[in-house]
Amino acid sequence: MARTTGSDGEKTEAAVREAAVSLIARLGYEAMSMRQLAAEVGVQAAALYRYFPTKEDLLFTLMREHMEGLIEAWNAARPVVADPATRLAAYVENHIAFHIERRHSTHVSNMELRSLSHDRLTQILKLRTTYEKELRAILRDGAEAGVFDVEDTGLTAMALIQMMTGVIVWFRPGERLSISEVTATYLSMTMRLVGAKAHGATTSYSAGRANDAVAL
Amino acid sequence: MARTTGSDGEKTEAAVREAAVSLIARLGYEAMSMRQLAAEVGVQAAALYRYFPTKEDLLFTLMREHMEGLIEAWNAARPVVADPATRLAAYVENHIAFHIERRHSTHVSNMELRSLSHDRLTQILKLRTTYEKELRAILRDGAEAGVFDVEDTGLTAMALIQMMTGVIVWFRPGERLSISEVTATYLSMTMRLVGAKAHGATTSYSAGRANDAVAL
DNA sequence: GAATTAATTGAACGTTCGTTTTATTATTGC
DNA sequence: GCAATAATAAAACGAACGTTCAATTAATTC
Repeated sequence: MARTTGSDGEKTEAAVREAAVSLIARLGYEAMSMRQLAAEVGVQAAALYRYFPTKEDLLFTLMREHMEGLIEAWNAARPVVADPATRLAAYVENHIAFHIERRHSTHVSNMELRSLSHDRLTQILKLRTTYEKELRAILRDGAEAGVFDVEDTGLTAMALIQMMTGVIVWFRPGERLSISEVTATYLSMTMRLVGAKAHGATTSYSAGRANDAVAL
Repeated sequence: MARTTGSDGEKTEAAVREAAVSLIARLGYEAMSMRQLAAEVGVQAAALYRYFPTKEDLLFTLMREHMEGLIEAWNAARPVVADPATRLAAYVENHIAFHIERRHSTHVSNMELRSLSHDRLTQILKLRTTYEKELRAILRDGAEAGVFDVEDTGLTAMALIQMMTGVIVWFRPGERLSISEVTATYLSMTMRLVGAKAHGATTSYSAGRANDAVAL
């Protein structure tokens, strides 16, 4: 056999990306074989090489686009001029929304870094640093303005990002908590963690919810 | 060739465990080959099968012992009777100390869960839940006693654990911050996050440090 | 010091891996 | 409708994988 009826390069490539993100997130990059991926797409393994020259190229493409998407989402969501607390709230909301929406590619981008070549790892880490610097700047501004109580900007930024990203480990849509409930709780935890002085909009985010256990 | 002079089963097994933790943490379980591990130990691949019947048995053993060690460490460190804030402080200190000390095995236990069979995954998750329940109990007690301000016990516990465990991602001993400085900062962030009412020993943990960027 | 047991090697097994090559068919442009 | 191009299948490549087995030597036991 050869070219199949109705075959379309763009559609196949999109299907490959989608299946790859899902498979790598579930099985891990090393554990996923190209034949497995091809089967998921409904194509022979050789066909994958028309779109991605190597398996690692595929991984790198998925990761780069994830990171670029994250930065773009923040650039679209960031307040132009605002006080640090409002900016921090926007950062938290954007971060959680993006990561819940793109759970699988987040998993891939966070877990499979060690499968990249040195050069490509550097590129991804550069994008990650770009994104994280935004949070550090907010924390620094808030600390300097005296509206945050932050001991160590860098450490606090890392702690917050780990905390927020961790949401994808246990959160499942449609279970006990809605996205907005989770976001609200993380927002109030964040504001307390950075010692935000309660003034106006900031405190309104901490809409209460009852104590309860979280599903694993 | 056959048995080598000075060969000792106990020593070889210990060397295998040590090398395996290090290699799996660096390369990932799937990416590490048994031949690579054997070479690191200075032995042929076949010799490994005297100690671990399969590669997955090796992984499971490393993970189980890590989790059991974590629970044992907490049982040894936990205050018998104490107020929630003191218990929480002990939990945070034990968690960070243990995870910094056992970075590699923490990495393995957190990242390679998907390589376990269903049964073994269940066993590891059970140990994990046992450990996490301790934190939830502390938070619940604190909330009920009115010394913590926690919206959602389960969610807060997950957030705290993610935040604290994340320390192994960026912390390197001997760099900018000492272990005790990191612990102190995380402790004060934790206390603020749970809204601990400042009384006595609790606040003394937040010894100040200057703002600065954290090295990646 | 002979018999037993412990520890390891070296070679091999069948499988699967990522990838390449070649041929073949569908689609597109004129 | 014919040439050019796009998209795929089928088969094969060598390499690497986890694992097994038989042989061999060191250490221990009596």
